[in-house]
Amino acid sequence: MTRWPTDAAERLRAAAFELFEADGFADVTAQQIADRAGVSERTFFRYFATKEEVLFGDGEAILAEIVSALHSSPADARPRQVFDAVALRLAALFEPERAFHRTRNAVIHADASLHERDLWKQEVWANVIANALIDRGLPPTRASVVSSAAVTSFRIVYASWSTDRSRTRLLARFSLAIAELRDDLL
Amino acid sequence: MTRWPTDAAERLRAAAFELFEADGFADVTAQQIADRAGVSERTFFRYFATKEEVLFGDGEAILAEIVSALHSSPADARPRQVFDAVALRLAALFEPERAFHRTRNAVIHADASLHERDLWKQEVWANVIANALIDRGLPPTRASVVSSAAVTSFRIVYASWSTDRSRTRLLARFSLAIAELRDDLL
DNA sequence: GTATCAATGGCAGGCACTGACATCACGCCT
DNA sequence: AGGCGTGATGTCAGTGCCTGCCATTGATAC
Repeated sequence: MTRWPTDAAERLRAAAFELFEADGFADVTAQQIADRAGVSERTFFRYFATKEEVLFGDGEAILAEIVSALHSSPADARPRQVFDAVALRLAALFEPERAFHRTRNAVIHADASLHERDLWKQEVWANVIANALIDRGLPPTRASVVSSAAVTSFRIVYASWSTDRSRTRLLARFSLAIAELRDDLL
Repeated sequence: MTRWPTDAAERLRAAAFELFEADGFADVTAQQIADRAGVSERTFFRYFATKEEVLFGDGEAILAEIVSALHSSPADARPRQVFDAVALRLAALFEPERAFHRTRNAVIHADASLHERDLWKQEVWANVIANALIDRGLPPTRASVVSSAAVTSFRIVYASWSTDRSRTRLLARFSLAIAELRDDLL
């Protein structure tokens, strides 16, 4: 019998999700989340550096997945092959959790500051991918442009995937988007 | 002779820029900015809803410029023509103020929350442009993807333009980036 | 001259977040 | 068994961003 109930972080995360979904991110205070999880506000901030962190805490795991996909990409891979490798990993990670992503996406899109943070997260992804392309010989600005375009496309496709009713796979949507993008840039 | 010195907003903006450049956005308090401008903190927040707003206050003017460029684009314009029209306007707006943009870009890139906000601003642009493309018959997701890709490309090109020493024009950089992007997406 | 207005100041307070210190079950060491 | 360090937590005071409310005061209109 331990002194404290275990899983404080997980209880905080669950409490936060419930409250955010019901009242919106901005109208939920850290104190309320802590109360619902049965801990003090101070403890909340020990587990999550900011209130936003509750929603973006899995960012490092996703980033690690991307890095791993990049490492498994050949040293002479063309940009498109690198993107496909990354998209394949992310799709495999997200596809089984569509319901979760729908909720999360709804919460994020209902709040401007969260939306900002979401964009920032994807910029980090884009930078990591750009570095991989630079390693493969692409000039820096060129690598940034193409990586950001690819990640941005993925983000939009992800949003429609998590929102709409069509069963089209994330990966298929991404491939189609890239092809259409090329056409539209002509 | 008015009761108050005029241009409180402008004095606040100037004071803020000086302090941000010297100490960094996060280490400057609203109180310090207000003191330097000779007004109270409360007055600062009457002119700028948030501290960030000082740096992004011109967003509406830029947005108006974009909207105007969109209106002057023919109803049957292809996406690429629309982007070129917008880029032309923005380049004309930015090109003469390169020194200002360099400072501003440095301040923004030195702070994560400002960087987030910057990304958000560009998402607003992308949405406006996407709507114009939807009006011209492009399906919504497709319009979002291509608009976001174009805006993102512009942002990266803008960053290198405001940073490096090359005299290559913003517009030329943008055109090149789009061409390269197409190649790299193959 | 009086009423109104517009720009500002002052103040109290809410919320996010931080640093410092106290508490206390648990488990290890002797 | 008894003492002791450890780790998760609580408490409290404080800073900074931001808001609402009300008072002040020169300028302007009538």
